[in-house]
This record gives sequence, C-alpha cells and structure tokens, in this order.
Amino acid sequence: MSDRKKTDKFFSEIMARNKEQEKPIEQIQIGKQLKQIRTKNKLTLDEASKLTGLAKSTLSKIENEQVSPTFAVMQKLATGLNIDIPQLFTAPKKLQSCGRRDITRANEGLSHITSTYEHNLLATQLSNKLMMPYMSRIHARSFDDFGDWIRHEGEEFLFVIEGQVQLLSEFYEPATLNVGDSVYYDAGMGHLAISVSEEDALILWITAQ
Amino acid sequence: MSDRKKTDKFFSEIMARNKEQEKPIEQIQIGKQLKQIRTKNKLTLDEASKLTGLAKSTLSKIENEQVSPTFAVMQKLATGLNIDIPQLFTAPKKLQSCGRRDITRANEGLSHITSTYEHNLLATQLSNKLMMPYMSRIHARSFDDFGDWIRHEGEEFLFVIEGQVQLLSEFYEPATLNVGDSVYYDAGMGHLAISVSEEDALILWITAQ
DNA sequence: GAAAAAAGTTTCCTATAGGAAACTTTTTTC
DNA sequence: GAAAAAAGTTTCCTATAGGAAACTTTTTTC
Repeated sequence: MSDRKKTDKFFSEIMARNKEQEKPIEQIQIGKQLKQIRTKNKLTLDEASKLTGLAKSTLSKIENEQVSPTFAVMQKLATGLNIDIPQLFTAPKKLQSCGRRDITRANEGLSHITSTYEHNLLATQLSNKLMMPYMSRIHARSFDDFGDWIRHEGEEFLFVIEGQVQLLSEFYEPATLNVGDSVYYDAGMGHLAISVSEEDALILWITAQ
Repeated sequence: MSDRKKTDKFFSEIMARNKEQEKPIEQIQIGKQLKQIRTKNKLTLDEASKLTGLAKSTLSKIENEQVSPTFAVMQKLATGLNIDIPQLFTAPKKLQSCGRRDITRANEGLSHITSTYEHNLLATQLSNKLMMPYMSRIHARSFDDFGDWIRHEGEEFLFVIEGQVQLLSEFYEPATLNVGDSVYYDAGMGHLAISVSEEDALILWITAQ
C-alpha cells in the first residue's frame, strides 16, 4: 500500500517532467499574434475586415497594440479568420520538436523496482515527450498485492511479451492476455496487471497524457 | 513511391479520426466560465478582486455577461487566478474520458499491407485516443524500397519483437536494433525501418501526436 | 519615375469597458 | 429572527475600444 503510493508519486513525477512545455508567461502580444496570422494567410486589412465584420481601423489598432480587443472582438476574429481562440495566445512558434532520437538496448532501461512490478523505463534520455514507454516484469499475483487500484491521468497501452497476464479493471471483468495480445484503456479507470502464468509475465507498457 | 503516398494518406486519416475532439463552436460564455472558476476555487468577488487587481464591480459585470472584457483584463484574470488563458475558453467540463478498454488478440488487428510493411493496427475499436499502436512486419530491405523518407507529425516509439531491424533516419547514422531493443524519436524527422535479419522483422510501433 | 491604386494608419467621434462608491441581497451571528 | 457582516449588483463617472472617413505610405501600372 505504501509501496503503491511510492510508485504513484514516481509516475507523476516522471510524467510531469515529460510534459512541462505548457505555456510560457502570460505576457503575450496579441497584436503581433494577429498580424502574423493575417499575413501568413496573405490577407489585407480590408479582406480581414470583410471576413470578421470588424473595421479595418480596429484591426490596424489591434495589430499595433494601440488597443486591447474585447472578448467579443476576439470571437469575431476567431470565427472570421477560422482560428480557434487559444491559437491567438499560443506563442508564435509552436516549435514542433524534430530530430530527437533515443535508443534503449534490451535490458538497459532505467530500473525501478516495487513489490509488485519491476519497471524498466525506456528512452529516459529524452524529456518533454508525449509518451512514456517502459517494460515491466509483473511480480504481482492478485489484487491484494496492491491494496488499491492504480489510477492516473491519461491513456495506456499494454502489450504482452512473455507469460500470461490478467488485466483487472474497475469497470470490466478481468481479461486474460497471452503473448502478442494487447489492450488499450483509459488510465483514469482503476487498473492492475497481474501474472497468471507460471513464470512472471513481461509486458511493454506505454502511457500518454 | 505511389505506395508510400498511399500509406501516408492512410496514416493521416487514422490520426485525424483519433483526434477530432478539438474545440466546439466559438459561442463561449466567458462570464459563466469565469464564475465557475472563481466559485470552484471558493473565492469571493472581493478576494478575486485583490488577486487580480480588478474592481469587484468589473468582475461582477463580466460574470453576468454585462460586459465583454478586454484582452488586458483577461491577462490580469489569468495571472491573478493562476489559470492559463485558454482555460477561459475551453468548454466548462473537459470530460476526461475514462472507462474505455479495447483488447486486441495476437494477429487479430486490422491489417493494412503495403509493399514495404504489413501493418496490423491495434485497438481500432477505440477512437479519440492519444496513441495509435500497430504491429508491423517489415518487408523492406533498403531505403530504395521507399523512395523517400517517412515524415509526419508527432513522436514514435519502436520496439523490436522478432528479427533485426535497422532504423534509418534523416539526422543519424543507421541504428541496428535487436529483439528487445527500442527507440523513441520525433516522427517529423525523416525515418524508415528496414529488416536486416534473414526473416522479416516484427516490430511494435506506437505513434502519438 | 509619375500617376493611380492598394494597403495601412490616424483622427475624431460614439459606444462601451473599468472602477469607486452606493446600494441590495444573502449569509452569519447571537 | 433581528442585527450585523459579508457577498454581490447597480449606478455614475472616466477611460478607452470600435468604426467611418480622412489621411499617409507603399505597391503597381504604364
């Protein structure tokens, strides 16, 4: 139980580390943002004015930060220019990261052992990633080895590499999975994987948030 | 080459299907939104006023939709109440889906065959998911079997189940991967996996966007 | 390269957002 | 349940956003 707690904390920490790219400060220059969107779409102020129903003088003033647009105006901008409002606030360059690569050799992941699982975190060199892959040897044999459901944000994909696994979950009957079988589920639903084969099963687990 | 194109289209379609949950209409009631955030945080107008530096009369008027706040005011709201601006626009309930589950038995995925790969899509019963898992038998033996790099949004995780694989990529030397090895990379970087073992290799591939 | 056209900015006015204080409604205290 | 306190709304004023038209700057035409 206290072991369970520890594991949970461990995962949330790792996940947080993987995501942190959220927003910068709220010091966004909405005018710059708008101008960039308009010019990128090759629109003149007159055209944008027709599309949004706003006076071109208004658009000009917004773009030059002479005026702070009201929410009503921002809605017109969004529908007229066909952008969703959040886009007006997101930092100009949403620099899609590109070119990273991280190889993990068999049995060389970062190990993390609990009483129920022996986790092997993969691709740990990379932070800010969308998925978190790890290979786990399942020691647990019954629900009681845990004390409570595992529950966290996001979605999970489980693939059986060795042995036989039973996926217990809050809203479904236990499902028995053999080598090659896989299951995709919402991690917010209580879930647990236990070994039911003679030897401890080995699975590949991937979490996304 | 035309085969490559087909594959690409196929993937983007699947990915689009998996994501579509974006935004609803831009008919958001920002006042309702704000009131919900404030009450959920158990703040009075006076407290919110102190936190944001806005007059409580202003807050009241915004909440009752008597006034359309300017962007400047929205920034104060965001920093003061410690929310990121997009949150002011997102529909009230961001219903975290919970309780879905989809099992795919070994060799029972949805098959999609090209000249280079034999894909087996997993968990296809579920849409709107963060990850897209598939198992692929790699027929390809060299870069020339493709004609061009594979490149698409998002990140990818590759795990070798059978055989020996070489991951070719735009910015790295080819990497040879054996059973149990895995690699995580940005899919925006040109990439290809080819078999280098006698028999065609089998890999598990997971994409997230 | 001068004239015309297009694109963008500024001016000036009106409509409305933001704030202080008065007021009303709701909740708490005893 | 009356009095006091707290929470929220409305009023009234000032500051500023939004729009039409004049104006300036930039681009295109010949």
